Amino acid sequence: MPGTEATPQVEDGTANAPRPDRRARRRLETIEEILDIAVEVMGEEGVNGLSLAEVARRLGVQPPSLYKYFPSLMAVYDALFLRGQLQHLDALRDAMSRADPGLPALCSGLDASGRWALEHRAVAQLLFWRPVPSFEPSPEAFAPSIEMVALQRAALADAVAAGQLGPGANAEEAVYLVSTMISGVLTQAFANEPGLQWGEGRFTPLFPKLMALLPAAFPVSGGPPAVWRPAP
Amino acid sequence: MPGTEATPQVEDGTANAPRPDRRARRRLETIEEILDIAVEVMGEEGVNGLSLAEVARRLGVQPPSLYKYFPSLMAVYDALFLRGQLQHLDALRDAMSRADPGLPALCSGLDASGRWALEHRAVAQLLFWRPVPSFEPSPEAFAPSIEMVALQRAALADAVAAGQLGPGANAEEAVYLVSTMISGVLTQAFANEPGLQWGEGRFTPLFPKLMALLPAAFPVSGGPPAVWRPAP
DNA sequence: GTCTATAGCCTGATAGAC
DNA sequence: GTCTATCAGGCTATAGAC
Repeated sequence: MPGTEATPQVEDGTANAPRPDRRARRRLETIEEILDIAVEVMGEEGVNGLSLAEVARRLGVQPPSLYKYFPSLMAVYDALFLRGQLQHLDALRDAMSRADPGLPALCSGLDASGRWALEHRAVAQLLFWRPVPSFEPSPEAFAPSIEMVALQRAALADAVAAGQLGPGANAEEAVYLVSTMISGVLTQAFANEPGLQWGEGRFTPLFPKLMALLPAAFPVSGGPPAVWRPAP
Repeated sequence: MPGTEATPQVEDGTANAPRPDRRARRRLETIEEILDIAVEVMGEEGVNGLSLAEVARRLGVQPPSLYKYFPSLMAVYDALFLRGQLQHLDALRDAMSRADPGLPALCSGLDASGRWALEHRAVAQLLFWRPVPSFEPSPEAFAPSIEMVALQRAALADAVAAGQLGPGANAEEAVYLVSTMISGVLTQAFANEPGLQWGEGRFTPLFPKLMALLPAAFPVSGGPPAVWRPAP
């Protein structure tokens, strides 16, 4: 918040003491740089392969210096988690707002979600695959994902209201079904097609086909959909 | 193969030198024990958390002793991968053979596959999620997965022949669609519902519903199914 | 096949000078 | 906020005695 300090100062601040907010900004830039490098390391060594020593090496500082910015390795993971959630939420919301409400918004949003995940593989795995057993995201870092679910649920409700999907899509289950579909596509792409973009390969092109199954999963004309039942 | 040795010996073998095949059997038992402990460790520390030192500790030997059985940590991963593939293939094949050919066999097989994965989470992740970047399975360890795909493809072909699915299910794509569905269910269950069994929770009960969508994905009465098309 | 001993690497984290 | 130095521990893997 500018103007908090009582002593005004010129903008390029060549005074003896740097303006406090300038120092703070510089600090934030360093933090962002640390996180960027951490993402880079995770991409090469795997999400678990992140080490502060490697980050320090690439940043050109000694490992202890990083502890001025993050109190522990887990705090770095948490910051990565939060930043990733916010970025992903932005991508989802933006794509949803550009499409018609209801099913189109849902499909566009998930399409953007999948695209984001493939462009940020390491972070996406940290967010949705939980590959670091000793890391549990803090409630603050986890919060955006609640908003994400709410957006999808609202889009499903719009689709029901618009007659694009049957009333079954209002159930809790519908959100889980949709997230399971996108999750399957991304898992297969990650595991079997490293390096390919969204829309390429054997798996991500399946996403539109899966979305096209939603009306069959939640038929408009009443009556429960058929379910295959496993033998006991 | 018994009888290979020229010198016959009593079965409980208290002679000076143990029978060679007895020694070999004992060695195989030790190898199995090492792999069992490795699975246990992965379950607690994550797939990446496997370390030979920890295995040795639990086995009650010193770490160097393990190198008499496996030349490296990656060789242990590879043995785990192969054993897991074979176990999983057995579960799949067995369940398929107990159901009617075609769609029932496919659904039963995948049901058993999912059940196996949830009962062997750590190994399943090693097989299908590839969480250890530095580990690439050997061709021999990977071979059973080719058989697995062949089984599923054959069941889909049977389903088409029986009129349960349309001809689209004969395409390569159909196997990928099915594997994507099961993969999504398992990913969500692993990440969000540790400790739950197959059939419990929010995600694994979705599997029958997903299978029930296959006839909609590959309709019998010709004509391409609708596809949602992302905006450019 | 088991052990001791050890090389040679890595890590996270802290203390304290500047 | 940076550094040096260091602790305390982990790991894979090898050499060589028994």
